[in-house]
Amino acid sequence: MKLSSKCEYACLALIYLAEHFDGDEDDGLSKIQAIADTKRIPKKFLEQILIVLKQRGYVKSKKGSSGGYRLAVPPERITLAEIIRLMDGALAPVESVSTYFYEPTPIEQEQKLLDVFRGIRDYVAARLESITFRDLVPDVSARVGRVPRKKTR
Amino acid sequence: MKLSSKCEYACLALIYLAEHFDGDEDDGLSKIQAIADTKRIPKKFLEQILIVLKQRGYVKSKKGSSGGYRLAVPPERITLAEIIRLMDGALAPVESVSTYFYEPTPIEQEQKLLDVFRGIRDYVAARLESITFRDLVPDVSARVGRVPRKKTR
DNA sequence: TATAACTCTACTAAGTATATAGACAAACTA
DNA sequence: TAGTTTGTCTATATACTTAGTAGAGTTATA
Repeated sequence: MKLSSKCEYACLALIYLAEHFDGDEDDGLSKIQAIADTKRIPKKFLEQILIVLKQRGYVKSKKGSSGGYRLAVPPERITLAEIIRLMDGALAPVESVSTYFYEPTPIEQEQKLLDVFRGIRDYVAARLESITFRDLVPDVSARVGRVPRKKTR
Repeated sequence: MKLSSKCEYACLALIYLAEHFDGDEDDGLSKIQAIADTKRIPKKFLEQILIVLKQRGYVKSKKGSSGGYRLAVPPERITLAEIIRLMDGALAPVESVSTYFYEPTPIEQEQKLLDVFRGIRDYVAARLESITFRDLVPDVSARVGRVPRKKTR
């Protein structure tokens, strides 16, 4: 698995929306422009990414002057694994050991090699499935321009 | 890290040569054609791969009618990690956490995301560095056309 | 009704992956 | 030494993917 820019941008956008997620209110909408500016994502590229995320039910949107985007589900219910699979496909290092994206590849007859890669796939999948976007929101004290109330001694 | 066909072919060729490695003799040369046929690799593509492996000192060659290829070092001294790095570059899922192939990427400001990917990089690198081509040679009893002397009960 | 925002489709430019072609060089062998 | 076999090297081709850009359309609000 190697992340594309598209996938990295998708993660950045979801982190932004997770930072601005405030429970079940229907305001707290974020504009594409704001996400693009803050996370340095090409705006027109981000539009496409958000549409994919919307189709899959991760985000909701509202049109018009006071429109924007918000998460459709709480950030702790979105795992890193599912977003990477959505944008980039298999987590496995070769598709011949992929659970969800299996395809034959040249090494398919090499059992020992396959075992190694299956082990890696299992570790990577378990790790990424355990991380949610709630876990990825930066600590308040780490945000740019913020000064922590108390310093740790 | 996602393996290219080129990298998969390189691994297959090295496994073939490891299977035919017989210590310090200078015969036991394998022809490109034989490797290509056995492992189902396009011959002209394999030529290019072998030249890279030769430049890096993994294999030796001899020209002429009785020529061919052999490993230049024992198979236990070649790790899977170094071959993948040679053919495909970074083992890390994003180059911004790569040790040997660092490059800036969009998620570079997201500490928590970087930590996750660093953990994955560490695991994958440690695992692939621990596997050598000696470990990848198929068991005798598993080879096509071979019948094991004794069956395990 | 003007404007601000999201929606959708199409297009493109550059790069990468996966080879293929063919001339050349070296070594063996009859 | 002529011919054949095998590796070496450079160039080219082609398809696919990536990373965007462009622009017209739709909806909501003021």
